[in-house]
Amino acid sequence: MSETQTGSPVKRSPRVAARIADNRRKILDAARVVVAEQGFVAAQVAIVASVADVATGSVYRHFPSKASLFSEMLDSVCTRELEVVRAITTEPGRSAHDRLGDAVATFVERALRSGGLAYAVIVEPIDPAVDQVRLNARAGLAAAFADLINCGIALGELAPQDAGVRGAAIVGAFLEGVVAPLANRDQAPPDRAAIAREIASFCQMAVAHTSISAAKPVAVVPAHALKKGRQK
Amino acid sequence: MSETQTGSPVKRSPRVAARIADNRRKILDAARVVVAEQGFVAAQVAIVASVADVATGSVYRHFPSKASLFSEMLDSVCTRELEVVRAITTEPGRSAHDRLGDAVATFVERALRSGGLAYAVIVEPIDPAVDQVRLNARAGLAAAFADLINCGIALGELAPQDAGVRGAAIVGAFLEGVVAPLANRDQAPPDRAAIAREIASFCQMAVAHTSISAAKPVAVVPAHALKKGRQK
DNA sequence: AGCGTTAATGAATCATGGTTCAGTATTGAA
DNA sequence: TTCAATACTGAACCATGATTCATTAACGCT
Repeated sequence: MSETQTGSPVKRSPRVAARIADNRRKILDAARVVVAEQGFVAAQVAIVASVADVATGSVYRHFPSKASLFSEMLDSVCTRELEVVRAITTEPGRSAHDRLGDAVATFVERALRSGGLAYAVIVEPIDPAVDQVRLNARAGLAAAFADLINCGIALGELAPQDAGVRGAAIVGAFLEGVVAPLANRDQAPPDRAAIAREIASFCQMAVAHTSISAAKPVAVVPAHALKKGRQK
Repeated sequence: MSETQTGSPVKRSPRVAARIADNRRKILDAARVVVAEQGFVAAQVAIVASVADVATGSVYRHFPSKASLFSEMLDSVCTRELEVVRAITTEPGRSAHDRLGDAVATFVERALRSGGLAYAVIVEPIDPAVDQVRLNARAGLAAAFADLINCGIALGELAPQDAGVRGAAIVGAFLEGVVAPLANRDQAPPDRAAIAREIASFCQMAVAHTSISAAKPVAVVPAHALKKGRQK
């Protein structure tokens, strides 16, 4: 309770705070750059520190652990993309069909352009703790598309369907669509726009009004009816 | 050059070979069981060995490294599933539409039934060396569906489309469809058949004859046109 | 300038878990 | 039964890379 007479020689930091914040950002940026260029395999604390031009130990002044550093980095990347997607899927005055196509195509274009980062973020193996962020991000994307589908259904624009499942399927479809071209980095960089269009069309058709055959329910072949198939 | 007089007292193994082979299988099985029950996080050599009822060191009599053990295990699991899928997608005398639906639904059902194993195999982080197997498996599945799509196109049954991209998208769609329900293992186990049907229908529609609107090409929103979006 | 406080440094420490290997048990033939 | 060869064992070894911490530098104030 009693105030210390000494009058706290240095309560806090006027511009020191800026330097600290700056270092923190430098570290986060370095983490992103390292992952984008070398992948998560090379993402060692010491390497990130050296890229950020700070000492190894300094990293721990800003982040309690390696996992938390990369979690935050990953989260910020994913959050930004989710915002971009949400901005499109909720744009008023447009058909669900169009918004779906734009959102998917935009995501794919951006991801393909980002190169290594998208690949690492989407599929590269990481620490399970960090992986949780990835899972959440996927769930967030799936929710965004589920909402969009529900909106389309409500407007009578899309056929009734399980929006949750199809939202997830859409996310899987375009993520895999992004990863596949990125996986073989040897080939000539494929036409981004063409791929984006193709995947967007894929997703649009997948939730469209079922004016085609799809009426006949799909027959599920039980595993034991197959030659070799022996599940479990 | 000179043959040793001793005449090799024990050239090889009559039934010892059987025991060896048996141990090898036990180890592979144990690896699968451990991964299915605890995930790749818990997949330590010592644990697998103890589950297989052999000493830690014995594992290295059969596999040169941990990575090779898990690669082989993963490969055998994936290969089996790919065979099941291929068997359906190449079944003669059926429409591409039906084969696609069956293949997807069957895969999803089997995966959902397998529980933890499918989850681990599809998304859990692993050693990059092992991860390669996963990548190959995905590529194999994508190729199977691409072939099927091309077949459908040739028969005039499906609209012309980029079979490579859409094959990959199909794989992504149903893998994500499988993972999403498996991710939150707390919920009541969802209706496998319903999910399988939904995802199968999703994939069928996504490659169907574009009798709907899809004619109007999708507009791609450039990143810079977005509020905050700043790619890179 | 001198002093107390906080930030930064990076070499040393520690934990984890894969891999090895000296010792033991098993095998099959003589 | 004995012997040589091979398989099996599991505790010790080692490599990797995250984390710590004693030391030093920078800061703000009087």
